[in-house]
Amino acid sequence: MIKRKDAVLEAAKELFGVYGFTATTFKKIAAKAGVAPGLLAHHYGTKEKLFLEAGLDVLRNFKIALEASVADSPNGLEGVLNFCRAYLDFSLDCHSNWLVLVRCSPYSDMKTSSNREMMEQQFSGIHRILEGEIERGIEDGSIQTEDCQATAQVIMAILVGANRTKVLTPYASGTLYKDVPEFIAKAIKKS
Amino acid sequence: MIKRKDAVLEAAKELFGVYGFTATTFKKIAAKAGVAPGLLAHHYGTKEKLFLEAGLDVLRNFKIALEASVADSPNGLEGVLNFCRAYLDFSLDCHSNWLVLVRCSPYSDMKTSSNREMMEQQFSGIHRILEGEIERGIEDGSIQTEDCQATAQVIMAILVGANRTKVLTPYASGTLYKDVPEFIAKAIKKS
Amino acid sequence: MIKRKDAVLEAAKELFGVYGFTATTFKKIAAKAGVAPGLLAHHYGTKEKLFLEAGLDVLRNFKIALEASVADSPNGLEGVLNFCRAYLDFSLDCHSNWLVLVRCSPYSDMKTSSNREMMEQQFSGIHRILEGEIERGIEDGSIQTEDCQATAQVIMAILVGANRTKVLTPYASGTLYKDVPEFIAKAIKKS
Amino acid sequence: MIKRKDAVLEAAKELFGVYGFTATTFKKIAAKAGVAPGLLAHHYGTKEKLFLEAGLDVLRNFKIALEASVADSPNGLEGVLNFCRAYLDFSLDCHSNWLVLVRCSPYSDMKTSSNREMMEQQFSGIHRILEGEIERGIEDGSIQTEDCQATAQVIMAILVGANRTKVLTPYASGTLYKDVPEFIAKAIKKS
DNA sequence: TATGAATGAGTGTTCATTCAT
DNA sequence: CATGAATGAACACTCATTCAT
Repeated sequence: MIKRKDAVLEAAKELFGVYGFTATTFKKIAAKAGVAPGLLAHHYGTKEKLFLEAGLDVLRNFKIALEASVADSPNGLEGVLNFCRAYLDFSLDCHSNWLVLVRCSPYSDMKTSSNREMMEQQFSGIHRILEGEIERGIEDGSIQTEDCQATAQVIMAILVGANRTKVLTPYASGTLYKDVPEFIAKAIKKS
Repeated sequence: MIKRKDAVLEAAKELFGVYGFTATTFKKIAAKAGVAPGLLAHHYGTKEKLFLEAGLDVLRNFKIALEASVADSPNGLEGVLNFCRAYLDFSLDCHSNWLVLVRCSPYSDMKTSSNREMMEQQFSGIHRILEGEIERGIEDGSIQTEDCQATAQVIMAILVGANRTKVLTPYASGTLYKDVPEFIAKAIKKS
Repeated sequence: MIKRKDAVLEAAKELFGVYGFTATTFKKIAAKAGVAPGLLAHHYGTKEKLFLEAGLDVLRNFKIALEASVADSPNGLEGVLNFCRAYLDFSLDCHSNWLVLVRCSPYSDMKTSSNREMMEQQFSGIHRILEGEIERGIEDGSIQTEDCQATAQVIMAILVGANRTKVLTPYASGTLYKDVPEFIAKAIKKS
Repeated sequence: MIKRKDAVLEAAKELFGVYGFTATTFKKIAAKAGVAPGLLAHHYGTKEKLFLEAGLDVLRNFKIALEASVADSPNGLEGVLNFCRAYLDFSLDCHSNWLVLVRCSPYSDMKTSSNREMMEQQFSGIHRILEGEIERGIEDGSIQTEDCQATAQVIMAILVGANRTKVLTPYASGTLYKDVPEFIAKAIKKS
């Protein structure tokens, strides 16, 4: 039925996340999925398309988690902080296959521009969620900032950087993920 | 005497930065350096060692630039902010070959742990510069924070994230590099 | 009933003619015929058998056209010349799928000797039509030649060569197909 | 030195001639040349470039043989007939690797148009040799024909066709190669 | 009869690395 | 120090063919 095709995608997400794009081979994915190598091309065409599919799949779940995080926040400031916590939590969820996005990210390396654009589109959707909460915070008086978009970009940068430190390096402090929202709160909370 | 070997390293830094580790081949480096492929192995052993050498070379210059930035800052807060500006400026300097560090980062992908450790050692040296300025700021009263190390980690995270947004994505705002120090100042300046 | 299987053969004839045996894949044929790939093997067994079927189908029509061409010729010489004209005309008929025979030719490349023999048998049937006309020409005095079989072989060679020049190369003159019968007439007509 | 590279080309010429382009694999060529598969790409780039090189190499020798054949012919008619004999003889010379040209020929299948053009250019050079002899024959009165170019095309067609019959089919008569020049002579000799 | 998911051997090609010169 | 021919394992991808449905 649909088992084999999904098994391939699942194996791909895991391996791409652990080994990165190049070091993950069709053979390894096929072996992990318990499937013949030819099946990958049959269902997904090329390695890059499979990679894109894997990334988009993770990204979809990511977006859902972020949207949920802001949904029932009492005010803008809490919305922003919940967004940040959800972002960081998602990256630690061992079922999320978050690493796929970290290792490749839409940022670099996608050869076909249409694929790159597809990823960027998804990412800017996430960006807008954050901006929405900042705007809300300005209106409800919980946040103080001059430039909403600029603030959103800096906050995203913190999350990206903190996440990389935590997930890819050995020297992240145990409290980093707790410190980040506090730092952000200090910078934007209306005093 | 010094010509051939250095030409190889220079070509390696440029190409690794632009195309990443895997997509950069010995042949391309040799061609760019105007040198036979066999010479790379002769001087640098393996591809990974050459890559490491290229990264360390950039990292050395990076550290020098950061040390200079804090040297004549009037107080800790300014030291921190100058550190941040120097970090971000360095990444824009087209002669710095900064991208080598972004594309590989010491974080991931280095197979040999000794190499990884060598890079991490360098990075933690940079980290300590920042921590030193934060401590100074706490002492001279220009900075308010409870945990010096935690603050340093968050600030580094911001720089890492902002830099990636600027250098690897198409959607960084024009003011991002200016906004970052302001954001940091808001969070740590003693009011 | 007759639809699917015939659609496959039709698609096969066109694609084999245009792209040759190797470059024509089951997938392409199936797509062109609007049919699942599995059906080709189901109806025709292997690719080579399908190819053979396509070739034989074209060859049957070819033979019919040649037989018709000699049927009502007033004498042997005219029979030969009409045979030649019919040969060349058939190759230009866009519905004849003539190219299948050119690209593969029974000559080469057929792995199974039984298949090769089947094609050769058909071809020698065509050969005999020509020989018959030459014999008639010798009897009715319109043709002068010492060796009937030798003459037939040379004439067939001219047709094969002229056809290849016309169909496969860009430099056939516009009058080539007209010149060929004239040339042949000069060589065999009783003066 | 240059041994290995030449061994590859030699092996390629033989195998391409016997098995055709597609059925001849890098592995087979490498094995026949006693060389690692990677060397083919190292020296010749792609399979098609190697194929082209093999074809051009045979073509060069072919042209030399044809030029020699007409060099010391007493008149145009003999020049044409010697050209024909040399053409056919060359195809039987087991060291000429003639089959490369027959199986692929410049005619079809070359993907890159620049390659196709390169082959066609060589072929038209050969064509001109024949035309030159026909013109000579018209001038010296040994040949009678109305259109020199048309005659050249038909004669080339005969050679192409006769050669294919001889080399690729099992049913060429033993005298075919002797009959062809006689047939041509009958058609063009001034009576 | 018809489908299309699945197979797996085979392809051309790449490339870090070696080594005789 | 420097070359570049040579290696051979590895790669993504193709494709005729099979088979459960």
